[in-house]
Order: sequence, then structure tokens, then C-alpha cells
Amino acid sequence: MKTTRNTTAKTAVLEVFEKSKTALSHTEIQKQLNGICDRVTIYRILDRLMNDDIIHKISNLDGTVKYAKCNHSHQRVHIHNHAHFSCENCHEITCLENVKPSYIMPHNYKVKEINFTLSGLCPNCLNSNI
Amino acid sequence: MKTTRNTTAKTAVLEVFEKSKTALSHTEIQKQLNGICDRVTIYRILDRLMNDDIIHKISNLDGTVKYAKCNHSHQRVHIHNHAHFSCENCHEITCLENVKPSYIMPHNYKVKEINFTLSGLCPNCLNSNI
DNA sequence: AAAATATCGCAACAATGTTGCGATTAAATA
DNA sequence: TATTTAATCGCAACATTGTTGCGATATTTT
Ligand SMILES: [Zn+2]
Ligand SMILES: [Zn+2]
Ligand SMILES: [Zn+2]
Ligand SMILES: [Zn+2]
Repeated sequence: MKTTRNTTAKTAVLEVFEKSKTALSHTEIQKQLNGICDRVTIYRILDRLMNDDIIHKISNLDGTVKYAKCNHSHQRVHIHNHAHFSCENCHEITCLENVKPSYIMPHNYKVKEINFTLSGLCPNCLNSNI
Repeated sequence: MKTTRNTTAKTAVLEVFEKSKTALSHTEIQKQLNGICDRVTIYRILDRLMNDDIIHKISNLDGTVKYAKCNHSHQRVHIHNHAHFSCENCHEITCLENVKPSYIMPHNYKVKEINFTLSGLCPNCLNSNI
């Protein structure tokens, strides 16, 4: 069966995601939780949330890993084929739900998942004349 | 000035890249070098090779980082906008030099770099009826 | 050959993620 | 509601990956 339970820690993590407009790293989540639970617990909660397709993982060019809530709007099959933007100035990572790359693959590859991350300057930082 | 020197360790690392058809992680390089130099030295060599645009870095969905030789064929401006394929079975990562995504960005973003990684089954593993 | 400096080895550290296990707690059942 | 049971937690310990400082070494220039 493997029923997943609603614990206080899990609820708290979900609230953090709810409040945030950008993707969050494990460390950022831990800071916001303010010692409500152990850091190992956060790792395990993130694993469960990913398994349940409630959040998805984003690994960035510089090696940092972040997580963001899934947008379940109108897809039957749950797949993350949208792009992510990583700002080199403020280091925020946001989902670009509407940006989906088109591409042509060579034969004999079976593509199951894609990871499309763009980096540069986000609108905020672009306007702040960096 | 910062002239870069040709040392035995650097030459050995380059030979490892030359022999390999797929991208390599720091650990994989270290194993092939067989104790020829310290692991810190390998990190520093990789940094230099990246600076000199001889290799490029690929960060994978699962957080692993690999490096591959650059293909300097016929571009004036040196940019890595090609895709990479990561096999979920054999974990090999290969450059797909000819696969370049097309996409439409929202306004107000300044894109400087892209990271397009596809994962699934590579031709080898696909034929081995996994 | 001597001087200048890029590179190296080593030790020490930091960040991130994983595992095992006994204690705790949510949820199902009686 | 009280009991059961299994998912979750906390803690300690460990693994991996990457970084930094510094004195020693090796390469390049003069
Ligand atoms: Zn920004
Ligand atoms: Zn996303
Ligand atoms: Zn494969
Ligand atoms: Zn490549």
C-alpha cells in the first residue's frame, strides 16, 4: 500500500512552497522552517513529495538543486517538459510553464524526460540596470 | 597574462578525454589517471580546461556533473547550445552536437546560456531490450 | 643558470546528501 | 475511545563532491 501520511513537518514544507513564487533549495527550505524538524526529515519529505508528483526537482548548471511545486492544471499525464530560468544575478529559479522546447532527435534514442534550463538575467535584475 | 602551462597531469587528463566517446565525471577521470596526480589537481585542471574552452561542463538531472571535450568545428563564437543525452540505464552522457532546441521566451528575460539535457535510453541500451 | 610564476600535493574544511536504527506519531481497526 | 501497525522522525555516523591555503615543485622566460 505505502500510504503517505500528513505530518506537521510535511504540512510546513508545503506551506513554504505555497508562499514562494520561485524554486527552493533544501537549505532555503530548512531556513524557513526554523528548526521545526531535522534536515534529514526535509530530505525525506522532498523525496515523498516528488514521488507523489507534488513537487519537481530542478538541477541547475552550477550544480545547485532546487524544487518547485507542480502545476497540475490541465494535463492528464504528469510530465515536466517546461523550461526553467535561472538568474545569474539574484540566483532565483523560476518555472517557465509556457516555454517548451521543440527539437529533432536522432533515431534510436528513447527520450523519457527533458531538462531545459536557461540562464541569464531575470526581468527584475534586467530592469535594475545590472 | 596568465599563461597556461602544459604539465604532465594536464596532458594525461586530455588523453583521457581523447579516448572517451562520452562525457566524464571527475571521479571517472580520477580512476583512469590511476593516481598520477592528486584529486585537487584534477579539479584545477578541469577549471583551466573550461576557461580555455577546451572542455565544457554538463550538469545532469540527478545532480551529477560531467565534462566533455568541445567540438570546435565551424563556429566562430564559442557557445554550447547543443543538447546532451543521459542514459538512465548505463548512465553514460553524450553530446548531441546536432540537437539544438528552438523555443520562444517571454519578454524581459535576457538569456545568456542554455542547458538542454534529455534522458531515457541510449541506442546501446535500447537494443539490449531493457 | 637564475628568476618569476604557474602548478602541485597535502591537509583541512564546507556543503550536500544518504543510511541505520530505536523512538515517535498518524491513521486504520477494533 | 483504546489498541494496533506501520509510516515518519531524530540523531549519529558516514559518503561524496568540491574548495581553500600554503609551502614545495616544475615550467617558462630572461
Ligand atoms: Zn534576477
Ligand atoms: Zn518547473
Ligand atoms: Zn545506455
Ligand atoms: Zn556537449
